[in-house]
Amino acid sequence: MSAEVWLTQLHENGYRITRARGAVVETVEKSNRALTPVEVYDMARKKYRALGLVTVYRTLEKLEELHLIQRVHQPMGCQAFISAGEGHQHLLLCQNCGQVAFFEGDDLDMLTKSIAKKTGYQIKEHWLQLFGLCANCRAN
Amino acid sequence: MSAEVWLTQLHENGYRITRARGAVVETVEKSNRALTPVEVYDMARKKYRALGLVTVYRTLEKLEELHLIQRVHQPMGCQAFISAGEGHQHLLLCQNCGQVAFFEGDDLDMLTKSIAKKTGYQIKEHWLQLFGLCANCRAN
DNA sequence: ATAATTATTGATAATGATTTTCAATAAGGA
DNA sequence: TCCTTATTGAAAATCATTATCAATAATTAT
Repeated sequence: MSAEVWLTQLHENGYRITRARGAVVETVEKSNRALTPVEVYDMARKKYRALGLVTVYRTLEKLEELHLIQRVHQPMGCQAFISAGEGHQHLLLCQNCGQVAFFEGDDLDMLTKSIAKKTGYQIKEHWLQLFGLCANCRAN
Repeated sequence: MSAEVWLTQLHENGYRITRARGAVVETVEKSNRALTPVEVYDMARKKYRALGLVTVYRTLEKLEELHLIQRVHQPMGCQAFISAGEGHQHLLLCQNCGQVAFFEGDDLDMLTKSIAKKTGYQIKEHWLQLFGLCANCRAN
């Protein structure tokens, strides 16, 4: 996935390609940690000074709608976004530097079946997120 | 756990017991679904009309600090609270009525070890949350 | 009990985040 | 190149949360 692919996706869904969107897309797509709207604004304005914060919000909204980005939930807040993993993926966040790694292959079938039986709930989906220290932050 | 226990906990930690706190505690402790500050405010004011919204925020803050309640993360927002499970528990939320069930016994050791190996991260904690339909909402 | 101390209160104002409004602009199909 | 219309940024509006402050009420000391 590259910034171009994201812009193409936007275009194919009837949205226009603009400098403002280009700057936002490039910023978010490149980042390996979750960014808040204001962080995106500050970073993207280095590429396109005239960018407005409102446009950042609007662009993030559309990217989320197209599942190109996803919201990241953290103890300190839930307003940050990162590029979405492809398929069924979960996040692993570094508690020190914020770097995000994706992983898949969580098999929770046993668990969900057991919980369903115990609680009477029909289980539809799950959220799993891991926190820790990335290799880099572990080292120092 | 009852409202009285929560108030005792507050008292033992140097906080005073007041009508305002009584109303908030009783409301949150009784609820089987997560409540936002405003929801708590509306409900608790039926017990104590003079209650102010600001006091709700302040009381929730203290209850969270004492681990009597916990914040619930949901797709629609992350400002709701529910009484905390005891020990290591996870949440199961009904997507229809919002009812919350707790469960424990999630053994993610295998998974986390495997992810740690693959990613190089040292894994410190995990968030797991299930969504589905409670027995009641399934029925109708 | 009573008085003295001090945390707590609710109202108001301030802040911060997000959304709406709107006229000017620019994208992209004709 | 023109024309239509989505998109833009600025400003204002809204919504959630936090800080301020004088009045009050809970606890402690008497």
